[in-house]
Amino acid sequence: MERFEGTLANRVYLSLREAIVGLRYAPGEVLRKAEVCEALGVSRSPVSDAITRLAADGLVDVHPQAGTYVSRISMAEIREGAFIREALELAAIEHVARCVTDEQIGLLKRNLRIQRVMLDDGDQAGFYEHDAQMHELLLSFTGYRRLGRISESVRAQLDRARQLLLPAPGRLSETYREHEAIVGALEARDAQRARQALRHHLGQLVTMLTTLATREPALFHSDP
Amino acid sequence: MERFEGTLANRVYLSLREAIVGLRYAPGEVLRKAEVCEALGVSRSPVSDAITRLAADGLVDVHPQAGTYVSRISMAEIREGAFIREALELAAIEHVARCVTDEQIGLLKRNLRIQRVMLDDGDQAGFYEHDAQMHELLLSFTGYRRLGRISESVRAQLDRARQLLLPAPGRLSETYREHEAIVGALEARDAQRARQALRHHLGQLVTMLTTLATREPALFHSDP
DNA sequence: GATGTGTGGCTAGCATGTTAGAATGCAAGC
DNA sequence: GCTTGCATTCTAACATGCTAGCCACACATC
Repeated sequence: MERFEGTLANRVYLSLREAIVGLRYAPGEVLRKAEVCEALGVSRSPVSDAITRLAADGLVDVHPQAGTYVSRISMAEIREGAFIREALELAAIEHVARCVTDEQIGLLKRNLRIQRVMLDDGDQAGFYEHDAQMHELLLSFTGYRRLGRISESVRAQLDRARQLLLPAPGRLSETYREHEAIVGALEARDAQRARQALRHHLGQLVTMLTTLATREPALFHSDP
Repeated sequence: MERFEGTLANRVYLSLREAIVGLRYAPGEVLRKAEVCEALGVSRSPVSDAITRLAADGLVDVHPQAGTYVSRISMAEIREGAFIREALELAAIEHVARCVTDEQIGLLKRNLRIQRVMLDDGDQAGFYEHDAQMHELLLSFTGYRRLGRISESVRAQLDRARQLLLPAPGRLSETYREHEAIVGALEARDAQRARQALRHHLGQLVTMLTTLATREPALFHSDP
């Protein structure tokens, strides 16, 4: 937890969030405040604060006077997260395509080159890290900071589900090509093409998760 | 505060939020926790909790160990709020246009009829209330609950700024016609036309606020 | 066996005491 | 006049005690 910065409450939040997204807390598991306090060596105040924020992210469900539970992965929540993310990123890329600078294109291409290295080395974790970074870059180019924050909060659900996806063979290089297409369209300042490329790219994750949900229903919340 | 429901912290949050959006707290004013505690007759815990949430909404700025201030209205924040709202509502209406039911169209038309009454009576507050309700309806038709929550939180900034807009003569009936156009396009299940009508409608507010910012810079945060 | 009831253990929410750090004003030094 | 250092006085952040409501399980009743 020490590697995070800011107030104690914020560090607890980031720490718990990472643990939940990384599935070190199982979906459905009870989150004992006292346990967290002892494990992190802090009192209940910052932990309560963190839990409030996790609840806002939809990562935990608080039952007043009863207990707090790590939320089950819900296909409905995932779809919703994907929908919101798509809405924000499509709007962002349309905006960015109109005013992107050569320097920004340079940043994206640099990121792509790193992705290429990760791909060649088969370093999946590294690849995903730079994948996420690329999407962050795109959002940041709008100059709107809140966009990134909201996107981050809805992506938590998606990231948690993605941990469960075994790496489909060839999917990494496919993803890489999709990223190339997006950057290519941006370089051409072609808003329409950029939108389409991004939409296609974002659609892939939901498709894969849908098949997973039918194969492994246990980890998912039974959606009505 | 008693009219709100839920936990004490939630009621304090709603109460403060309403006061800030309604400009009963001036932008830039310090928000004294002790004062709030006394005024509402509660202890510091729920107030702290509420302030955390207000900070997440961007309605207050917390300076650790120093003080909490009602955020100034920032043209940059407004543009950002408008951008996010537009992104979400455009995605929503495109989705809704494809699967809207006759019953849902009925709800929208009913809302329009009420707007008509408010317009004829010159009841501005009532009109805006049903204006907001119509946008909520549109979002709710997607079935995604989080969409409404996010939209509500970004709209706080816009609503606060709108309090400052004197009612431009004729603007109300213009707004009404824009709403009609949106519902009309939805009834025709024409996603493209619905998008365009909504985009035009949402653009109006930003246009008006931009002119206000140049006329009354005092209330706005000096954006770089 | 099914159903109602109460009881003990647990929890989140709330109140309140404590601590460390930031702004402010004033005075001393340049 | 202008900066610098310090003390005062705020504040948010944190720790901790308390309260009331939920839940599970045992036991009694039908």
